[in-house]
Amino acid sequence: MSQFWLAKSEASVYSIEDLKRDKKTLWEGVRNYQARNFLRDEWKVGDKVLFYHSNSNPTGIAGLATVLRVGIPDPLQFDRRSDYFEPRATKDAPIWFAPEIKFERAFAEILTLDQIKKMPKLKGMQVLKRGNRLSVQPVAPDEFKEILRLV
DNA sequence: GCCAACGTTGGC
DNA sequence: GCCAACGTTGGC
Repeated sequence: MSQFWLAKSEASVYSIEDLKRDKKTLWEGVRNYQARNFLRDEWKVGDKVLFYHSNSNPTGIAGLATVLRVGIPDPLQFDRRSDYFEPRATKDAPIWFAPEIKFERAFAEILTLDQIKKMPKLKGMQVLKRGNRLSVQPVAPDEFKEILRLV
């Protein structure tokens, strides 16, 4: 039974269109422990990932991806020149992880934050919670179903 | 650009 | 371990 997630990306940095072009990508650069724990411990091959555009116009859910591969250490933590370099990490004891996801679909129109707020069935979504900055969030099966119904 | 929320860092 | 200072996220 696959699980459902929402993952945020700034559209100007990496958008659903970029994923469409690349077909697949490593979900790298996550540097928050709570989000890391989801990526490392909870994401399973076959899980569905709602691709959320943050800091964009409009902001909202832009498409859908599937988890292809898990347990991959984020390569950027070993790259001295990267902003995401992690001096404490070693190959034997990586700290950050980057699952590989594959493009599934880009929604014809972004399901905007405003629209999400208006849907009674989506009221409980974490992404609506005030001050929530977590870039990887679990999504309930009912919420996922409702979102796919709307796009 | 502002600012609320909140995670991280580091002095003690 | 506490907590103030600081940095980052992200909606607006």
